[in-house]
Amino acid sequence: MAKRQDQRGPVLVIAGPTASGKSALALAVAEEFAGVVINGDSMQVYRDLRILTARPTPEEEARAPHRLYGELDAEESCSAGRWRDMALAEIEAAHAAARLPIVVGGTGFYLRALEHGLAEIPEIPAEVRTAARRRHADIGGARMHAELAARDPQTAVRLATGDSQRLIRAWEVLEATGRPLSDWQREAAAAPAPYRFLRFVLEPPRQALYAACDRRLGRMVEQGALEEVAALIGRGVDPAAPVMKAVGVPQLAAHLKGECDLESALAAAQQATRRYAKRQLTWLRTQFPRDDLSTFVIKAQFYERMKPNIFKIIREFLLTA
RNA sequence: AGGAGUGUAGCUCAACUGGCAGAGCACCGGUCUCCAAAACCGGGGGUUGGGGGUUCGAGUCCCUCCACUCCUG
Repeated sequence: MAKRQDQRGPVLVIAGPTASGKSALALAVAEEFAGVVINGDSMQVYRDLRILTARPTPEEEARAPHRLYGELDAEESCSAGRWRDMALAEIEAAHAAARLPIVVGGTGFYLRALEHGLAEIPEIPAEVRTAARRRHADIGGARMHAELAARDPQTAVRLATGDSQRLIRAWEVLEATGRPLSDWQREAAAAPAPYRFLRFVLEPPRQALYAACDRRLGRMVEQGALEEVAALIGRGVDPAAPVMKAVGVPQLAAHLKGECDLESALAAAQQATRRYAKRQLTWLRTQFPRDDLSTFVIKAQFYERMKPNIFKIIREFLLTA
């Protein structure tokens, strides 16, 4: 294997909706190929909710190197850009150690950011971000949208007035940099990651997936998900922090506050999980190339017997490097 | 067994004295350039329990059968 060309190292991506078995697949691959499992999930990066975010157990983590799991405190805010920087560093470290980086996660936006990059926009100071949020709360989406339209029509035109999150983002970039977000996105072009990607997408049948989601959430509650949420609340974590929006947290918190019984909290959390899984499937369906040999779609939950075929594909991929 | 009542979308229910079968939730599809497990945008759905009758026209009125609920015994 002449290591000719542009030193573009291999990166495996394992994607799939929640409860599709992607972590188990990643672990199996890591054991077989001396890999490093790198978390690509926006909620598993936080330390506090091991059970509720379905993070790998300590036993599983002991079987292969795991990175970016439980990396941040609940008080912190991750972001696509922040995660991307961390992930790129882990990929480099894996390559340097002659290990195969395996990025596994269900956050479509993160995976896209990793491969395609993000526009190079300066970091926005926390005060500006807070001010933008306060402004939105004060004047509402419709007026904020109108004001944005006057100063950054190109961004405003593609945002719905109800899309608070992106309105706030456009606003804060404008305030902090004096330039419209659309300018940045056009001129500070995103740089794709310099790797060869091989992707596996788990895409189980809807009914089976939903059943698995429901079952797993019940198990999470049995294993202490309520206690995790109670601890989070007990710590006094900012209710606006990203972790507080993890599926299941608002629902279980409502029960802990006595607003509903456990049964209906569980049902609500299960439903939120199903909706989330559906959105994930949309991401996965539309963002990866599907007509070439760099993406393999598996229309099932992961199970042991599919390992040999997957390993074979990976082996061939590594040989063609 | 007799009496009363209810059957409309997957679920809960609307539809004035016959006049284009509709909402909420669920479900489905999509968007996504730094909080994304977020924040949004959109969509299809029905032999109105079955059969018969009256009527220009029936979810609605009449007959009949079926299912379920309640009451009496």
